[in-house]
Amino acid sequence: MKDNWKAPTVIDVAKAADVSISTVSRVINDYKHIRPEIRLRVQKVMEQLGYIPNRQARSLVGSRSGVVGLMVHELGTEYVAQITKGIDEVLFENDYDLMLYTTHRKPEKEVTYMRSIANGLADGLLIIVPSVGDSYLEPLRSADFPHVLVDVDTDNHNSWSVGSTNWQGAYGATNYLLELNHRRIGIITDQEGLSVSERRLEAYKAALQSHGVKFDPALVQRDDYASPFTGHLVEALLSLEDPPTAIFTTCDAAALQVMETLRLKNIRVPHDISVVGFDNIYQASIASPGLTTVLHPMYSMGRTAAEILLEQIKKPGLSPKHIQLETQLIIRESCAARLD
Amino acid sequence: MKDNWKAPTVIDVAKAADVSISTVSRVINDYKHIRPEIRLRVQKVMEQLGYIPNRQARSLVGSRSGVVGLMVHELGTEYVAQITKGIDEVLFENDYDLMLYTTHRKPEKEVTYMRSIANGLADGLLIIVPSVGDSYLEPLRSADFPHVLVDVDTDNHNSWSVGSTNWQGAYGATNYLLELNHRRIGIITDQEGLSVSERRLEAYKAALQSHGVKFDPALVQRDDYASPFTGHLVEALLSLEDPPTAIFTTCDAAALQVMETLRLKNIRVPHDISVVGFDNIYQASIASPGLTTVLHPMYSMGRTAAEILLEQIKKPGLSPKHIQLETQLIIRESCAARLD
DNA sequence: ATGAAAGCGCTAACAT
DNA sequence: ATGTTAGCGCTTTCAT
Repeated sequence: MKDNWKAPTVIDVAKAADVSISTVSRVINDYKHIRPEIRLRVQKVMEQLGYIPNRQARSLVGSRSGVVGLMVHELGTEYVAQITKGIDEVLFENDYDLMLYTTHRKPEKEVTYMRSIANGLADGLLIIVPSVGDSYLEPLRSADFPHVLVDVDTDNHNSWSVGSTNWQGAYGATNYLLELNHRRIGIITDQEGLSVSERRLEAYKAALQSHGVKFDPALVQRDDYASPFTGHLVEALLSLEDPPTAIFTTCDAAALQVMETLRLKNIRVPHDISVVGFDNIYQASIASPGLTTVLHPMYSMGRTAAEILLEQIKKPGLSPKHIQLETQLIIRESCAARLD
Repeated sequence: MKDNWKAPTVIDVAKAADVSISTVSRVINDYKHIRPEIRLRVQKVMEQLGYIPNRQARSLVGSRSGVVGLMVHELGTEYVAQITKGIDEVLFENDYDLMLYTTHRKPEKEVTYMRSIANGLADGLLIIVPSVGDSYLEPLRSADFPHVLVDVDTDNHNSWSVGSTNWQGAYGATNYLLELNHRRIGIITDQEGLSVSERRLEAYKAALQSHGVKFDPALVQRDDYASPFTGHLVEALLSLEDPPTAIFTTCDAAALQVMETLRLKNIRVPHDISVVGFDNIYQASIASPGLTTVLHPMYSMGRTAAEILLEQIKKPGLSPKHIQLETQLIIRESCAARLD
């Protein structure tokens, strides 16, 4: 790469403004005790020269890098996209750049990345990974490196995290179905061990119990929401001797598939069977019938996570908290009352 | 951030391996003329110490930063997600990191970013922006900074770019409709001035002409695909004195909306009206009826763009080319023959 | 309030 | 084939 125009440095600015480079640095970093006239002069010169601080140099000396890392398990879902959007906006507002890292990568690389990040490559790390191992987090924690977990539902972590009221959301959804007189409610949920899914399943059970309905393990089907594929699960549910009259699918993308499967089988929603989802992605609203679902505040979680992270970067040492955002039942047309 | 464990540097490695730091540097950078035993020894020490090269330091001295920038106009669409996925994979395979930059930002910031990027913050830049102004690109070009435009359809640029055969795709789609005996074919397309959309509109006209059908400007509706909202456009089309029997919507997200609008009006697809989309996003396949559309190779474009960029970084000075990937008509159930 | 100088981790001449 | 050294652009003591 030929470089005809060399970017101006602090030295160039210092010369042009007839001050020392330390003064320039102070102006850049908003140091208080500078003669206003000097500050102004330097700023004007920076403007004229088109001076832009070199991020690499800054972070090399151990100051802020102006970069935040984002670790994601998968690109391409609306779920991730919405969270990312929230994050991106906050970062923009605060003049931070985003470094994206996907975990389809090999485990050894993961560790390398964590180290690079904690090493000044970034000032903080946001993590959207359904099941973050503590081994991952350990390096970050022991270095007191600012990081926040997005969309987890547990606060026994020694890390900051933001999530949503999964329990209340799932309880509300199940309850809604129960009040519609459904008694056999199938549930399709994610792999075991994910805090978020476990919480939803618990709430489902609790709601059943509150209505005196006995929990039937046969009504529980597990999917892998990393790549939802619910066809056979619906089959399994339908082929029970006492099949469900409603299916609660704890993920809209999967719920939409469930609706499609039912449609292909000429089973009408909501006439023959009711369906409830979780997330409230855009497609849920334009599906036909509109999918009744639980609003999962993905965008807000993204924003909140970023805000918390920036807060941490500013004042390190705050003790970790888990922040919960509200979920909300969105009623559309995919559910009907069961007639006796 | 307290830092109990300081990351090892070249100096630490040099000491432990009893060589000079230049030797260590040479090992890191795969320099040829090193005694194999020494190389091995150094590598072993790096392993033991958990040494990771500091990116900031590297790029500061003007060597590769190991980072590629990605400039995107909007997050959150499957279109962008698919392209990004392709990019991310190639970058991963080649050990590059991704820096994300969205252009909802203020224009002045845009320039700053371009400068930072071209200044060593990254080794190259990928651009997914439907309408990139030449003024943007000028700084990159004059600095001979590696960059490639993703999904543009014009090669009069002085930049590398990858796109797809929009013309052929749109021609094929229109032709398909014509052979189904449709003569009044509405087209909903993006804002004027976007190379991609213009090409599709041209092809639409060409196909009509090849079948001896006169082009009617009243059948052309413009949307803004940044946030598709087609309801009123469909209305406009339907209220023509001689309304279309088919609608070609050059974007699946918009086409899906068109289908929904028609459904709400109790107009059956494809019985009453045929619909064709463009992109072949996932939702097109599970929609009901399945949306006939033109496959737009988003993922492949992402991959190709990243590959080209890396190529450029490796051997600078290659003269810019425009690379075209194939589109393909995907026939599903949203179209039917018009009966006389 | 401002300047001088050291040094962050690394690479690239320039020796040898 | 390997070592020495000078910076890259910036922040940060330490002086003054």
